[in-house]
Amino acid sequence: MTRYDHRAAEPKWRKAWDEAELFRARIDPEKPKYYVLEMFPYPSGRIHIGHVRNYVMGDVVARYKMARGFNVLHPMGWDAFGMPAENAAMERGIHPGDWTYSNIAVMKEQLAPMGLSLDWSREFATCDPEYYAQQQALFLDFLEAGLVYRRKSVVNWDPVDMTVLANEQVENGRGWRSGAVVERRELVQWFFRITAFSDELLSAIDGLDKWPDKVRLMQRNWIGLSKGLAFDFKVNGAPEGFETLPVYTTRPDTMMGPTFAAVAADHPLALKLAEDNPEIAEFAAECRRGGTSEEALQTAPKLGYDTGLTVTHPADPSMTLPLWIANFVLMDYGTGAVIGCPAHDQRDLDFARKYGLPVIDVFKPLGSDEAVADEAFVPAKTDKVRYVQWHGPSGEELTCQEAMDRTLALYEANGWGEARTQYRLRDWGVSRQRYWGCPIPVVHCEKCGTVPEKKENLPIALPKDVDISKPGNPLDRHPTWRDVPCPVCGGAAKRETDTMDTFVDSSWYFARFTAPRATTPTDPEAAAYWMNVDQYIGGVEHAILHLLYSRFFARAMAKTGHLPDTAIEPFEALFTQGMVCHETYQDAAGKWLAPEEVKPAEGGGWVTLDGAPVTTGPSIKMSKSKKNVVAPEDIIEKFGADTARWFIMSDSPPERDVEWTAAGAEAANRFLNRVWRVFSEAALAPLGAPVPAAFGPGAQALRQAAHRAVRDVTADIEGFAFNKAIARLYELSAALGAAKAGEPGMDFALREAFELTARLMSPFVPHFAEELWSALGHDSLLTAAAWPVADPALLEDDQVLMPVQVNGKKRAEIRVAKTASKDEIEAMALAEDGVRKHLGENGPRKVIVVPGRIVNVVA
RNA sequence: GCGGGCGUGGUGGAACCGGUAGACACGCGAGAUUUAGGUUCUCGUGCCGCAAGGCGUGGGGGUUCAAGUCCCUCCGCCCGCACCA
Repeated sequence: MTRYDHRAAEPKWRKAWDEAELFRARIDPEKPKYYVLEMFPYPSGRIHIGHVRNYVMGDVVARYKMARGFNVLHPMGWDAFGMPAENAAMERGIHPGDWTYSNIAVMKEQLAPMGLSLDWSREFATCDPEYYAQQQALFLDFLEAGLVYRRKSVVNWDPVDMTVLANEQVENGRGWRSGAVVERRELVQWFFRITAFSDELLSAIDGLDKWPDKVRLMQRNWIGLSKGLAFDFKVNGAPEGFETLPVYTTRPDTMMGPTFAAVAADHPLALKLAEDNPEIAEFAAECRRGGTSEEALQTAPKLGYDTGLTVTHPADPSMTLPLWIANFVLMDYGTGAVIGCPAHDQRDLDFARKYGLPVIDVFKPLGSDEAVADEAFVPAKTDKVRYVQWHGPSGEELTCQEAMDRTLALYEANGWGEARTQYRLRDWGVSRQRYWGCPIPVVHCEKCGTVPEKKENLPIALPKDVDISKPGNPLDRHPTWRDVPCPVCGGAAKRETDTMDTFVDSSWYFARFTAPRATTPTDPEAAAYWMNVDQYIGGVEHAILHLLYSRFFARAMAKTGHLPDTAIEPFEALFTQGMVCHETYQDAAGKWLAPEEVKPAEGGGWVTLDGAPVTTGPSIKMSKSKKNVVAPEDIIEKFGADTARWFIMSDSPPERDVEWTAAGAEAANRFLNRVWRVFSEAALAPLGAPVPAAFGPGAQALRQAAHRAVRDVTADIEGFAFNKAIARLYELSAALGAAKAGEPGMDFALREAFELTARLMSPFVPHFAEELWSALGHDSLLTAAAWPVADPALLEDDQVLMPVQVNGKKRAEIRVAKTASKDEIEAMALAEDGVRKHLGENGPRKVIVVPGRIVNVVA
């Protein structure tokens, strides 16, 4: 008996695949193409189990599709710009680029033994000047097409470090390094006009039928189409130029129930009032404290300031409302001003209660006269309610939608306001005041204004000689890089020192993979052949931003001639895998600790290796910043890559989050060894032996088990149910182990079953399967072999086992012919002792027969 | 706060379209093989109960001949919220 030796087998087969160039994707118009892509990693330093899970899933799909005869493109690269490199540079005094490229080298080394079917010839990092040069070219084309513009917008400002902070760098409203209370500050920034595609990005979601419903729903909600009423308040006593206040409401049916109006703290009217009123200025400053994230804004305690001004209702000049400045009003949504109807909006109600404003019920639940107390009454638009305070007759019962429609019509007819369609989606701010990103290729000239860089000057490369040790953007402090001649007039000018959001880098890399060395962003022939991505795989945490930005980019690239019009939805099918989670650990000082830096404490919990106390946090997504990462090396080192691949694909369904535990990795290894041992002890018919005339019952059963495995594993891989596919393969191996030699046809059945086992296992454990294939006597590579097809004659039984229930409880089981009629089944069921016993004297009242499924007798 | 998701034995999970809850695996228990340990093999393993039987899919309620699956409600956890990637 030979043992399976992964240490010898795995490198041997990887070398064979390499030499045969099996994973090198080449355009072949004769073959159907299949582009499978996993979201590329940020090179944080080490590969962790979450990465492995992601790439093995993609690899199973890629290898399966290859076996199905597709010309597969399966590339890999690095999402390499970003903050962590700058943080590492600041902490350790190394250059962000050196840190990044050395991480890439380490991580590539870690991936190599996994046996992934990747076309490494297409590899790139987004921080390669060859890549970001083309990104700069895209930026210039978008600029020319009117898809890029500049305007003021708000950032987190650290007043101590004098620098812009990312939301992640704001902790409880304070800068993570300085500890200073963060302020919101306005800067002029570059924007991509994603809202030019709002309607299209929304309506096209309907066509994404191979995306998960939850992602489509989240994208729809994010884009946030609403139909509402736009109107103007007249502001009484307003400063000049602010006499009318535009407002938008999504609930026009509540127009007769407002008790206040409010504007955002950074609304132009609030800013104007602050000029002459120090109290308002101070209040506005108070509102500006804290981070800019929507979460921070909406969970902040509600603050208001009564301006003393009033506004006049558009439909009823006798109705005036106090005008407040409120921190819960967002300048970014609608017009930055709201009509406050406390009875039917929880935020308005909280605000009204806090400041003693009245509450007017506009409508009440049917059959109730209860007034709103602490909880706003917010029915669905399709709910019928009784309107008591609105433009129609009091007491009328109708749905909110009807009431809104009628109110809108009334306002339009009288010129009090107009119906308006509005999106929640905002334009995409891409300016970052940071070094380690793609430079924005424009120049600011005093004479010519903001001018685009010439394309022949691309890339505008990042300077290597920068000082990262100080907070702030080193590009701003780099005179020889910053101070350049104007591309138009040649006079003295300054380069834009903002770099692009790293989301830009990942919004078109999938297109670049189709022609990674092209001297234009894409190559028309390659893009036409390979796009779209047939299967995209990645974490659900990217369900909104990354995927939406990519959908925008594909449209913008099509508009500027960089992608065919057929590629505006770049991801044909999307699979969102669950996250790999692990507990988090912090020492007494709050420093994050890695799982290998802690050990179990006596009496539960964890301590450091020195025994110091450790705070255990919740189990969350593995991430470098929280250090709760586990590397795959231990398992690979001990058992080989195939065991690691098999283990990580078994048990948990791919879309589900998993709590990482290495318990069970030995079992995966044991399984491979068992298959090998059973194989090496089995007496097989020779390669190419003819089908025998007869099979014994055991041989026939083994053939059935093997062909059913073909059917089921195929369906499970197609459906991303890898855990189930693996369970089916365990069952097949049990059937193999149970086979008894000596029966007619058994040697043939064994060979057939082992050949099918090798082929079905190959996407999961490619080295092992290749070794088995070779030991079965094949000269060719299994990886290049075709996927098996099940013999339909071996799939079906002519009998079926049916449970018989009495009053919903199982009391017996009957074996019936597949072709049995309902009457025959019923008669058999009622003849069962176990059924009669539970029937009582009156006999059955009713018998439900679902052929092939179940019989339920109602006593 | 808002949007989305998840919850099944000691554990990971299975259950197609409302039709036998717990496939497959881990763990555990018993036995066999082995000088011993490991490996390997056999059997058992949702809970209560000697048994008959009863109870069981986060809690509560509902629809149905039949509910893990559909509806209502509550609880817990996770993801996202536009400058983390």
